[in-house]
Amino acid sequence: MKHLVVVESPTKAKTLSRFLGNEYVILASYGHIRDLPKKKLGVDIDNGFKPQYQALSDKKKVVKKIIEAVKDADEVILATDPDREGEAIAYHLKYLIEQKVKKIKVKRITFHEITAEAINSALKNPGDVDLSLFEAQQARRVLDRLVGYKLSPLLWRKVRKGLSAGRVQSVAVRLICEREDEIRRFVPQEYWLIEADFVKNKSLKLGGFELVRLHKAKPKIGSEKELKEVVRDLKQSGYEISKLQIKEVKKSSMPPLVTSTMQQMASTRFGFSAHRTMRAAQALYEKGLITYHRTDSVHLSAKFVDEARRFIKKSYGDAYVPVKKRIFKTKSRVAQEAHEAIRPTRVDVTYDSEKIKRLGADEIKVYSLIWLKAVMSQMADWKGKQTLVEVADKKGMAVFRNQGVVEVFDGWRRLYWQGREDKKIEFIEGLKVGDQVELADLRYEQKFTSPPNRYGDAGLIKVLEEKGIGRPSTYASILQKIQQRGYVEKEERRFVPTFLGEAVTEFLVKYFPEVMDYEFTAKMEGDLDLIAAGRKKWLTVVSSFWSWFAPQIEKVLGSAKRVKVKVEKTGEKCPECKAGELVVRVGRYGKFLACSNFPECSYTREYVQKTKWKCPECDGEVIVKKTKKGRKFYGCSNYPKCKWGSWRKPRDLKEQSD
DNA sequence: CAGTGAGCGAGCTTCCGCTTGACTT
Repeated sequence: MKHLVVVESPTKAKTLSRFLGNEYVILASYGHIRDLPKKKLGVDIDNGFKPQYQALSDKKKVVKKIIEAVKDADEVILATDPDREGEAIAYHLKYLIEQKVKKIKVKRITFHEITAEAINSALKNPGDVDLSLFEAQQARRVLDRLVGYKLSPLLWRKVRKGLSAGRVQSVAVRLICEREDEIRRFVPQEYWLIEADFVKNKSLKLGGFELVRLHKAKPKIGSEKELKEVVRDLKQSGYEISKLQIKEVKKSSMPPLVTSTMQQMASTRFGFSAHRTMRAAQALYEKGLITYHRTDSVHLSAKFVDEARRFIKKSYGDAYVPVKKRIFKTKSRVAQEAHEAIRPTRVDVTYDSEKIKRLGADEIKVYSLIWLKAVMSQMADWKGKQTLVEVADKKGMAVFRNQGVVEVFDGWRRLYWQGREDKKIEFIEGLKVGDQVELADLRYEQKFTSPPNRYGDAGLIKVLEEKGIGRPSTYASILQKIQQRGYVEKEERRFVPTFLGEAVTEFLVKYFPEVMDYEFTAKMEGDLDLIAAGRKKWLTVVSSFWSWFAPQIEKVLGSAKRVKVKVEKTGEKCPECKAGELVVRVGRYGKFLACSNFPECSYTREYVQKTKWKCPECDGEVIVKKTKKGRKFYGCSNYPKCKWGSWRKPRDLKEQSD
């Protein structure tokens, strides 16, 4: 018997080949092979929303190779991932195979980890393609197509040509716009930090107490006048110790990394963009150093857990190995446990080993995160002693608190690279509640509340993931897309909406609040789960969406006014007509300066974003430019005389590249 | 390495999610 096994990735194929004998041929489909057409809607709405699938043009060679292999085989086994998208790939593979080769047996197997036991058990119990699960994917695909290919043309008509909208990207832009609104609306609130030191018996110093509670009638100090009154009262009060507490505390380590958390950590720790992180992870994956890097599962294989425990015991000692193996569950509603968490394939290849040191700088950094988080996740709890002392005044007006933690056992924090100082309290011995103390010193400092931060890659991905919007394979590309469309820009690595982004968001929120709702995806996922469970028909889900969406599209097409997008003004007079003002416009090739009196005056000039750097190759200046695809790069102001250019910030190679 | 925009109404743009190379900028 000759068996053909088809999986989605060549690396998975290679891994499988280690477990299967010569009678198995293993090929990869390289992801999806059939999809809706790109140039048209491709959904026959009047005919039961029938999707008009076609073979993907860039997969023709791959498919041909698979078909050739099918002809030589006695049976075909589809072993794509056990999730919605994996089932769809299997469905379409089966479709194409049965169309081209008659009388071939096509089986479907699934497994959740690539081990001999899992594979053998799957091979012993083959099934068929799960049509319900496939239909859930089909509903997802058709919904996304309808939303995207109906809303986008609406924007072409009502805002500007070439724009796009979609279930994921439009909500991502909305998040950025609303954060910007919050920042604009923000009014700083004044408050005062009050600290005090006390003494007991004129000699025992008790320092570093913070005022945590003030008289109920006046809980907050909002001005200097109020502060003065409070300080005067506090200075006249008598004090006693009102609370003493010593508590054992422990902290367990966090789960190993998944795509989103890896992108977040690399962003906050190294300033990497999500895209840059994925590039490094892809390289590590291809070198066999880490498991698959597009995953939302925190599960670790039993084999790795055993190896990690042995490694921890050997390297750090028995105390660092938890009694029970630590098992993590993926809590996401989407819970598609197709893969493992991202972990080193071999725990003994440490992040500072010779093998890793020879890699590129980005790869070393990303590998370090992956290795550390995976190993830490299997280490024993951190243990500490938390002490708490409270001092209250006798009139019941104020409470001061001193809280500190002393480390008893470092546990997983032995590998915690962010040196964290514990605040220690040494004077707790010998104190008791009711002890009289005197105020020794009172300090105060004026503070203002600060506005929320703009989103960076890390923050945005975190929110998207929490809301179930987007998938591990798409986080990085979503962030790229919304920048390419000109909806948002990065400033100091953080997202700022453009006038275009704000105009489009306002338009969509006004007319399509349901689609722009942060819960839209979550509701859709709920329906998809029902379809997968066979409790709802895919057609019902799609057509009930269409029944309100289609009329709304028609209505807005007819009634909505064209949106005026604000322009950025420069304050500079037009040198040609002397009447208009120069404004920043965004065209196909990026930003440019133009006269506000267009079309009466057609003066234009290049928009130059200057930087602080000089060109390293001539006497020109380094300026920021954009490629036709919208990617930012650094070039010389003397172009085309000087051809110097760079993706990275010059003389600061630590900065991110896009 | 010129040219972009607005609106003429020619033909075109657009979604999300799964994969890797082969390509510049």
